[in-house]
Amino acid sequence: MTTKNARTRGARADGMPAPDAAQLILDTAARLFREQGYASISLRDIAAETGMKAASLYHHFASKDDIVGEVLRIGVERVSEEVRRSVMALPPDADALLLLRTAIHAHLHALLKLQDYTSANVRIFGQVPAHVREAHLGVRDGYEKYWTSLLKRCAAAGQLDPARNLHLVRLFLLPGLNGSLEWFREGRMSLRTVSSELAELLLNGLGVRGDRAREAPALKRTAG
Amino acid sequence: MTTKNARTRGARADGMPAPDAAQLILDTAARLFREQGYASISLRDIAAETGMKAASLYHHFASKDDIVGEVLRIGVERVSEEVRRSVMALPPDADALLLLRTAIHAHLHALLKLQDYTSANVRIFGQVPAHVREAHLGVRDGYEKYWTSLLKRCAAAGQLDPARNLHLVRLFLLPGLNGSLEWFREGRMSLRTVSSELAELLLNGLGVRGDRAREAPALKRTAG
DNA sequence: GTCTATATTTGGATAGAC
DNA sequence: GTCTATCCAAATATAGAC
Repeated sequence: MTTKNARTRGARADGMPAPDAAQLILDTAARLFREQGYASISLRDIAAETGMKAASLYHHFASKDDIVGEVLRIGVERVSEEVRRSVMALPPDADALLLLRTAIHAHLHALLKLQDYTSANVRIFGQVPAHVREAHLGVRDGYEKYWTSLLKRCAAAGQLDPARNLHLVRLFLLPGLNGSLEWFREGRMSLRTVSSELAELLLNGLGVRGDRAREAPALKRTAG
Repeated sequence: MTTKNARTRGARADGMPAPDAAQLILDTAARLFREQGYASISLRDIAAETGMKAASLYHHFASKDDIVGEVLRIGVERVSEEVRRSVMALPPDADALLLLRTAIHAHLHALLKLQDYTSANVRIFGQVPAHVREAHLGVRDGYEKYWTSLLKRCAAAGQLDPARNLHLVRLFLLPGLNGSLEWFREGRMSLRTVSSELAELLLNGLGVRGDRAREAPALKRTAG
């Protein structure tokens, strides 16, 4: 897929030196993809924004697919690092609510505040050519498996209802979080408030606690 | 936006007569958009699939934007009708779990089984040109408001925790449901099982019921 | 109402000078 | 390592015959 050594870039930690040209190209591409999606951004756009010409990009990357593949990969890498680091900083006996709140906050923080790469990933994943998307699935898979392991850790502490299907929960949860890209705006609710509310919703549900609203009659009346 | 009378099409009920050319074009476009996304489908593709040539489409629609705008509109219309009809068929005293399960099932049913339009909407909404997306926002808005009203109906019956932010719940819920487009496959779990599980998750939460896991200490240790 | 032919634009990619 | 110039393919859209 890649002819250059682009695979090693973008894994830097925090305060970093002046980026080389390839790094600048990726940063610019990620920002533009986040802002405007995949299809409407041309190599000419990316080049112009970096102060170069389109042909020059080919010295650093083999193709547009190569660039977007890198942006996708780095996006997952960044959110994954953020969530794992935050969870690892918790005490080993952290309860389910603290775990969920921390992981949700870290995911949203990476998505909404930290970097263009993560939000670009969420935004353009469904837009890139099929073979790029398929090549990227393995990278996503690792992150999704991590979330399932997180939920299992909560369950192992005996704090989750064993009736819940944790696989299904994860499938529902991540798109729900990623949807925040469409509606979160600075100023109204803080990210920490949103994270807390969502963690409580996930753990405690929408219903009143106590012994009402437990069971309901079988669903017979609604047509298929 | 539209120069033809396309706005009146696509609102048909159930068993319908042979579709006219414009209807066939829309049906074909919706199916192709659902299968392959927006950017990779050209007017030539749509025309070829209907047995026509690209130029002929312009007799029925003013532009590609016109076609895709119609597909988006019909998609929301269909899912909205499905959910409203299902909920209206419930007894007036239906409890929160039955309401949520019914609405979730109807939404997923429209998305995954019923029509190409709804899934095309979810799939390509983020891919269409900005002005098409913005023109469509008003249509989506009506459906989203309906969901908020549904949640309020549950709350009015005293079955929801008043601490929950219903607006936030809706923002989280709908993308969570729409994500099923990426993972739901026939055969494993039935749609009804998925709907039930998600409704119970939403109402009762992930945690054990009973008086454990209620409160947790404030979040102080995790870095921002 | 559908066709052929074509105008026009745009984007990815390459060749080769500097 | 970046540039200018250009190729080639594909897409929307239009003109006008039938």
